[in-house]
Amino acid sequence: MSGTIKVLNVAEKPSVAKSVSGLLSRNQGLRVREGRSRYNKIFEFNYSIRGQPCQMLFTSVTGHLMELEFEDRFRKWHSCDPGDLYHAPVRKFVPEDKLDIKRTLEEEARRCQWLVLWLDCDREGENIAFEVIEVCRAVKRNLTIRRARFSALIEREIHHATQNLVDPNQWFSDAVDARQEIDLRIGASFTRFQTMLLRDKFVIDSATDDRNLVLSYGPCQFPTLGFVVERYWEVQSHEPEEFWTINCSHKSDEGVATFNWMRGHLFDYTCAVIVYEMCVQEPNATVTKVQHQEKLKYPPYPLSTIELEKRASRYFRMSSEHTMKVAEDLYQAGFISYPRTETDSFSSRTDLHAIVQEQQEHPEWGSYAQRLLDPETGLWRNPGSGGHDDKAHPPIHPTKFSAGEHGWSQDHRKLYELVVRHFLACVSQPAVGAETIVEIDIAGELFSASGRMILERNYLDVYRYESWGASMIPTYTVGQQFTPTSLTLDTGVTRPPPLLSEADLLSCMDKAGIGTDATMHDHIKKLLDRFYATKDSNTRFSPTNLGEALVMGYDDMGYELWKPNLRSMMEFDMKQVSVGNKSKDEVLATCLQQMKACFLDARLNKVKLLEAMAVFFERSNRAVGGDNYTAGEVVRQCNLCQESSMVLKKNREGNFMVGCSGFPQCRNAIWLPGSILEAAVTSNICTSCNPGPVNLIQFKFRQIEIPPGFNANHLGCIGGCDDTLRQLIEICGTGSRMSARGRGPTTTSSNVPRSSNHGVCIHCQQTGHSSNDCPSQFSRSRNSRSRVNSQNGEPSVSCSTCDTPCVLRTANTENNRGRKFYSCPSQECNFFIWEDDLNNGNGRSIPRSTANRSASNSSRRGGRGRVGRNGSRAADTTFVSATGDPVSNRCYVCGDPSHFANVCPNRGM
DNA sequence: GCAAGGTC
Repeated sequence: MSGTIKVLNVAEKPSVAKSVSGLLSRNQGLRVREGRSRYNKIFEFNYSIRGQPCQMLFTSVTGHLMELEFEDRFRKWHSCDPGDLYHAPVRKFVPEDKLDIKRTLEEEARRCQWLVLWLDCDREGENIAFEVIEVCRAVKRNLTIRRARFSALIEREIHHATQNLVDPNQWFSDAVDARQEIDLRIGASFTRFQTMLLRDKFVIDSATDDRNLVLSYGPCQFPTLGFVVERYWEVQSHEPEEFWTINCSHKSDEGVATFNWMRGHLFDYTCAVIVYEMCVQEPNATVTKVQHQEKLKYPPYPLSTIELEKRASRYFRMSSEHTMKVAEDLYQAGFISYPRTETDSFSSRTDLHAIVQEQQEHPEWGSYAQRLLDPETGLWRNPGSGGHDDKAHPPIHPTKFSAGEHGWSQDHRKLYELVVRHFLACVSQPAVGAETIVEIDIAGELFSASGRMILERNYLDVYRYESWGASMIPTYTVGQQFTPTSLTLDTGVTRPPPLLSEADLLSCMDKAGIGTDATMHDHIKKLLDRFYATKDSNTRFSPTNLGEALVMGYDDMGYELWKPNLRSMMEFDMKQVSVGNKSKDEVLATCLQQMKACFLDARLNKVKLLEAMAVFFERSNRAVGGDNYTAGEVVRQCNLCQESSMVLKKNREGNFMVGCSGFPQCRNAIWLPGSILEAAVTSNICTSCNPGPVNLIQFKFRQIEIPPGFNANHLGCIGGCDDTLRQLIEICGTGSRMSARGRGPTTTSSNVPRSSNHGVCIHCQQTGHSSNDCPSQFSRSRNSRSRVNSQNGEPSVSCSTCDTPCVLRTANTENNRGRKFYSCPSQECNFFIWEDDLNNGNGRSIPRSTANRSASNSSRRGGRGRVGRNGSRAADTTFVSATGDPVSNRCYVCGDPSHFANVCPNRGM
């Protein structure tokens, strides 16, 4: 056709390509052919856009076409310091399983003059649109690119969108680019860090093979875990409190009314008894109020994904993940509408009657559908609006009648039934009830009773998952008096809140904006897959030891990395990008800078994570990589094999080395002095060693094992430039050689009492005390006196601080080579004395550094107001002993301890 | 082996 242009149209999913093609072509002259991907067909038809004849080619992608990843040299876990992942280069690429879609787009784009994007009209859709643009433009630079904006797959809407094409929105896409990059960098850095830090140090029994265990961190999965842990702590810290309440009943010819005390309950037994005795002394009841009112119980809003998941969990105990799988099946087979939607209100253009009409033949709910369509019943009501609209999909509703298909599982049947009944309920009148509330006065105390009569069931007839109880009470009139049939003082005990159910968890996530309707169930499943949480048969979640330890560790650092605030802040920034208030680069720079600082700080405080893990798990003796060393942080790229990284490692005896992570293929190793107590890779880079970067290591030496004149704290480099480190290796030997000589770990302290009741201290790896009491964590004042003993003619020196016999050693420094000195073997003492100074009492001790001491727990904890693991109760309530003895005798009206409530002057005011 | 987001 002369003047006809070819237009390539691309939708986000095959179903939309099919629907839009059908609507635009009105199924006239619609042809379909295969693309390179088996799922993404190509539809062809003729159409006219604003008078321009077009040959339309309509195909689709399947969600995102591209992935974001680090460049290859950063992808191996040991290839770099996880802290580097905040600035490591990333690239966007089409993964292997999407290459066939990419080829289809390239082939079709070459033949076309226009590209029209029909991706979903949300931020992710806009980003996918730009992915499609990138692929198509690469093969055809002069493509005219237009965007179709539509909010429902309805004929009029689609025609309107086609005739009113707009430009794609770069801001929307930028917001997603920023989100992707932030998620990747945060997720990968924290995941690598905590996995490498913890996995091999503890026996994590939840996993069958904990060598492959990944302790992932993600900005969505961790807050989800946080919800579970927080509720669990709330339950654990609950202390039951006994309370008292007064119940009253009245039986007449018409039936029984149960009156509830309008004070609810009291925690103070004395007060309750006083009030009760007053009532018993004057038990005559006077009716003070009789109120009749009509009550409506409304049907639910149209069904969104989250509501579907919550209701399937509540009604059928189906997991959200399984619900989505079944819903996807039903959608693919055409029985229900698109199942991933936030929308909970129907467009006024939706033909709701037509949907009901389809269901008229069903043996169970067909007659209800008929009643709905009969105007005389008055049952129809236009559905309410839940106030959410994702502008892309309608609420979930039935799209095809079925009385049950062959091959459907019970769950398919149940879910289809739920979707249909929910839809029918939405377009129904609310249930109507008549409620009566009666209030009485006994000795000045008020009690109330209520009864309900169901007048019209309406939607409840079809929505059998909900009920509305009816209860009858006798007729009362104001002023009527009677004597109660019973008046009792009853006791009860407060109970903790229940563990979070799956529906609760979804609500928490929804409220805090964690995940999307399409991903929330994934985050919940991830908690189970990662062994962070378990779900009981009642769909209630508890954290595992692992999950609780991780949250506890970060919590003890004082970070809210496990709370939803981080995600909320990110979402806020993304919103700013999407409306053009901030640029993508600006948000990326700020957010990543903050997160990197947080990451580095968390790594400095890693002892908190280790401590929290030690609460739940045994220390592991496992060797890593066959070299008996526990892998740690990356120091530099291996200069031997050029492939892997040189990693700081520590063995069971506490000796350090820097070895190639490619061991045993690459055996490059630098053995470090045996006198190292602690070593940690820092983010500081050596300015002189090449090839760089070489990260500096913060060493802490055991003072007694290094000669005088050397500082116990040393920021060193293993790249070859560090003379101090080289001297100490020469003087003290390396950990490997010391071990070979059969030297026991020098951390053994003869003056620290050992007890089998303790585990191994996190700080010093010793038994006999907990990490809280670890002497290595506290500085002490020291004197500089020593005691010299003589035994068997041999001089012996005792430490001035702990009285432990000192060890005679030989210095090997340039200035003091061969000079003998005594030093205390205890790591908590830094005492040493030159042998030739023994007689003049020149013993010295060098003050320990306190730089590495972590901040006080208590100050942080107090400031955060956490629902504590330590237990808490309201300050204004009073405990009553198990025998019921009151512990408070203040007036409950005014609080005055000088009188009881029955004589309180303020009573009745 | 890491995230979260699309989707088959």
